[in-house]
Amino acid sequence: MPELPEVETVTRSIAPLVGRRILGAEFRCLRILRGGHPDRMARAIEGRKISGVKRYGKFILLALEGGGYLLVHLGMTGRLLLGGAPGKHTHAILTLSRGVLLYDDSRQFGCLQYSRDFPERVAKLGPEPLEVSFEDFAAALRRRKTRIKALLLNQAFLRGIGNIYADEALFRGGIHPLALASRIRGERARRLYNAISAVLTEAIAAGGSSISDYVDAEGRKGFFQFSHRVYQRTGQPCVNCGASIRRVLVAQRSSHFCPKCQTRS
DNA sequence: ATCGGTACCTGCACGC
DNA sequence: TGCGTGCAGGTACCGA
Repeated sequence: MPELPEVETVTRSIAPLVGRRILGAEFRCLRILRGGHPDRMARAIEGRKISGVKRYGKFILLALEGGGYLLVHLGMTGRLLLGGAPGKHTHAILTLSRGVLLYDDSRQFGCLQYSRDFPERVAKLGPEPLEVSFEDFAAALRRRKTRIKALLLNQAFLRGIGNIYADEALFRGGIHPLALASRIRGERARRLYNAISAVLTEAIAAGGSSISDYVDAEGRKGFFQFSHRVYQRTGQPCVNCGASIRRVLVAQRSSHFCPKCQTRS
């Protein structure tokens, strides 16, 4: 489900958690703790007040008063829900001084992690796509030999772009997903940079894309899926030229593009 | 140091 | 109805 716009939407929807205290924590699934011990993790966060909620790429970081962080990654199907009844795939239940926070994740690709210091996994991410300068972006492109689609998915390059927004940004920028990153320069680099900003900004304003079951912490769906121009539109006409949208695998991920509007060089 | 491929999990849509 | 297949917003890890 969740790329930068969806995680941003979820993060905003749990902003009211700031100031509340974690009274109890129950972890039901070992896999999503990534080797962490459920009881030790519960003890580390119980009794602590949440002092901040912030997004870094696709991660959500809950800062705890007195130091320490609860790191959340939603993987493909993770959800943070304020209230509601625990279900079949509810893996964590945080009882708060007001309300309850559930972590739900059918595919279990997400994770919850406690960290005493600022987490290494977050520190090594690339810059935010909406904050990076064009000069830094263009310089980083030039250094990479890989295909642009694979690079956009690489969180060490930019943090937060996933399969939907990579495809949508490449379409708007007129760049083929198999184009070599190092060969995207000048005006093409500028177009891609602007396309990334526009797509992410519009998607955040729309509350993200709800493809199957994504909702924010209040259960609200996003509606940017209605604005997708190529993602999962294989065989449908391009909104610009009418050509049939094609699908190709890049780095093992489906990539949707217009064969006429998007060029390799 | 960078890569591409694979594994990890569940659920759904599809064709037979 | 059921079964097999392929696909799905994610990252981590492996060997080349």
